Parts: sequence; structure tokens; C-alpha cells
Amino acid sequence: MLVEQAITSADKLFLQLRNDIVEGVIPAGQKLSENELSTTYQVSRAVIREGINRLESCHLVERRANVGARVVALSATGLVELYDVRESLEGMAARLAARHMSDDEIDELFALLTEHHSTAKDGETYYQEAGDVDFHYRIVLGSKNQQLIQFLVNGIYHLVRMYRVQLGMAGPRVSTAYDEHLQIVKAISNRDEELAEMLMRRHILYSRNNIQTKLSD
Amino acid sequence: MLVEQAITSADKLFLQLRNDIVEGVIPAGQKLSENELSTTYQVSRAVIREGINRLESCHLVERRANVGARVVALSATGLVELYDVRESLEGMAARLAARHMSDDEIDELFALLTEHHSTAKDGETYYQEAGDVDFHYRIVLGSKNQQLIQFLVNGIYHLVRMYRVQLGMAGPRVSTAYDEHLQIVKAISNRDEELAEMLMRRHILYSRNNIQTKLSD
DNA sequence: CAACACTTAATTGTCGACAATTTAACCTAG
DNA sequence: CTAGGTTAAATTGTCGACAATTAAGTGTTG
Repeated sequence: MLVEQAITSADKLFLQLRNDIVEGVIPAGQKLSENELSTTYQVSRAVIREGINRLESCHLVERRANVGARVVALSATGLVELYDVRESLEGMAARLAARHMSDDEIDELFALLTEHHSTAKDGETYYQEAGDVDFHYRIVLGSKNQQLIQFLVNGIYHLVRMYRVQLGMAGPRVSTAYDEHLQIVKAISNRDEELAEMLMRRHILYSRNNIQTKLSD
Repeated sequence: MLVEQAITSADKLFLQLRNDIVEGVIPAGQKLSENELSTTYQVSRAVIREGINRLESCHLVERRANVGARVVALSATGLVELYDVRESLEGMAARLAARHMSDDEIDELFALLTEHHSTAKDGETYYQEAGDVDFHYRIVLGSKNQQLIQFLVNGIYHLVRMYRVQLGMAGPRVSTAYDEHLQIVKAISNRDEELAEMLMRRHILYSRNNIQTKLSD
């Protein structure tokens, strides 16, 4: 789906670290010792530093000069802030997708939805995980806005996923989400930019409220 | 206004490089040779690489493995994409500012506008440059959303400024922009999130159209 | 016993050298 | 003269060591 091939060893390390952080193998808030990582992953500190720099670009770690890097801490306010940004950017993505997606791409999007809807009947977890992600990715890519794609795909989505994984969000909202997705695609199909943006924003707002209630448990 | 102090030599180099790129001292699209920069700025290549990494985080340079880094190229489509993202994010910032700014902060914002309006009477350039930037900064900071602040202040704004500087945008739109700013602050003062977002989005849309016409000269 | 200063250990920042890869220049073959 | 391949130069990637800074520990003094 999204080919992200590693060329240098810094690439490989970055991808592994990012995954370990998102999945919680390296817990949120933990200090990242360069020496420790260097021996753990069997690469020089230069590679480690390069990797940490890139993680900082993704907002997954925070660095302070002469002190070091820590994995970001997850908090309720952090989640709210993240979803506000996401609502804004993905709303714009939906608007631009309605403007720029080809008819073929829209057809594929319809096909994707029905496919996911049918498979969700059996094991409902699949849709929530991969299906939802896939849907949002296609909209974002459909915007054809490189800047927007960068921000969301290489930045925000990993943080969103980190919240989802570490707060244990696999929950329901499957059937209702499907309907919301369908309405969004219809709006895009009708080239109704205004509606597409509005529906996407509400969809994310609902999603956020859903997570927030779980957070206060 | 915004204290961005450099601690390490990599910090200093980063700030200088960023400035040189935005101001066009290092022209858009140019290759950044590590050796060359290393001798020019009298620091080791490690520092140069660190600086380039951070510039990449700002989307001011693009890197390819085993090939090197180049300053981003300025294009019409790039500008449009940038402004779409900016419209989206700053619209959200205005909405959140209407929700989170204190009454005192709003008062200061009003004061800032009238002050800038009076000084603009004489030398009109001042308002467009510093005043406009200052206004937008305050709104963004008023959102109290760290994620949003990061994206805009440390990312997009430098690119926007790069476009402005290198395409020679000092132009008019002063008086009309003032009125638009005033309306936005009024909406924020009334805690009307919906209107504040809408007005900010239109304000940026106008600004973009204004620049776009100049671009096609 | 608390607070401050000093010393020491650990961590990050910076450097120069070597390895791996890419780019170019050149040469050869068709 | 062009196309392809080979070698050489230049550039980026990686490494280990040293310098600078921070954090921890220790002791001293009020």
C-alpha cells in the first residue's frame, strides 16, 4: 500500500524505533539513551542521533539540548489537541479530494468500502484497524496536496496510532463509521467540496469523542 | 517576541541556514554540499548534517539517501498547496483562539491592531511585514494548541515567508487586510468560533489570490 | 538537618577518518 | 558518432574518540 523502503541503516533504525514507540515496546515518556540504544541496536551513535532527529520531526520524541531525548508523554489534552489538528487537515483533505480525485479513484474507494463492509460482518476488528486507516489514507492521497500528505502520513498518523494502540482502542463504532465513510465518498463523488469537508470533520469529531470517553475510564 | 535561543553550535548553524534560505542568500533549488558548508561555516560535517536534518523537518530542504540535500524549489503549485494547508490550520487556530484566548489577550490584540493601523498611515510597508506576521502569530498562540503552534510557527510560516521574500511580496492589501483582521478579532471577542474560523479562512484565501496574481507576471 | 559548594560520573555535542555509494569522465565496442 | 561499460573522483554514510555540558554524589558549613 505505502512503500516506505529503508536504504541506509539510519532508515532501518528509524523505522524500527518508530514502530517500537508507536506499539509501546518503548514506553511513552521514557528517556532515550544514545549509548544504550547504540549497544542495543548495534549501530554507532551517529546513526542513533540521526534516527532520533527524524523521530523528533514526527513529534514522537522531544529533545532538549545537552540533556537528551524522551518519548512524548500521552495525555488527555495532547489527544484533544491532536484531533483538533487532524479534524482541520483531514477536512481540507476531503475538500481537495472532491476537487482532485479521478473518477476511477472514487470508484475504487466505493469498492473498498463495500469490501470492508462485507468482511467486517465476520470479524469486526479488521474494519476498525486496517480498513479505517486505508480509507483515510486514500482520501488524503486523493487531495494531491504533497504538503498535506506529508503532514498527515509522515507525521500525525503515527501519533494517532500511538494513542490508539496504547490506550487500547480497538472498540466498536464499526457500523456507524461505515455509514459515515459512505456519506463522505458520496459527497466526493458529487464533487461537493463543502459537504465532503463538513462530513469528514464531523466524522473525526465523533471518533475523538468516542476515544475521549474511553480515556476517562 | 518569540525567543528562539541557540544553545549548541548546531542550533546556531540551523538558525543561520534557515535565515539564509528564507532570505534567498542560498537560492531555492540549490544543492547543499556538506563539505562546502563545513568549510564555509567552520564547523564539522556532523554539525552540518544536524542542521540539514532540522531544515528538512521545516520542509525547507529535501534529502535523498546517498545523494544529498537540496533547498526546496518554489513553484506555483507549491504555493497553492501551502496556502491550502495554511487556510485549514489557521482557520482552526482562529476557532480555538475564540474558545481559549483570555479577555486580556483579546484586548491586547485590539490594541495591536489600532497601533499598527496608525503607524501604517505613514510608512505602509511596516504593517504588511511585521504587523501582519505579529497578528497571525498571536492568533495561533491564542489557540493554546501546542501541536498547531508547532506546525505553523516552526514549519509553515518560514516557508510562507520564503515565498513572500523571494517572489517580492511587499505589496498593498494593507488597508483591506486591516479591516479583515479587525473583523476576525471581533468574532473572537464575541466567542463566535464558527465566524472566526470562516473569516480567517477567507482572509488567507484572499491573501493567496493576491499573491497568485503576482506570481503569473 | 538543610543548603550550598565541590568533585566525580555519566551523557550529549563535536570532530576527523574511513567505508560505501553515487556521479563523472573516459575509454572501448558496435 | 552513439551506447555501454569501466575506472576515478567526489559525496554521503558510518564509526570511534575526545570535548563540553549536565546530573549525581559527597562532603562541608551554617
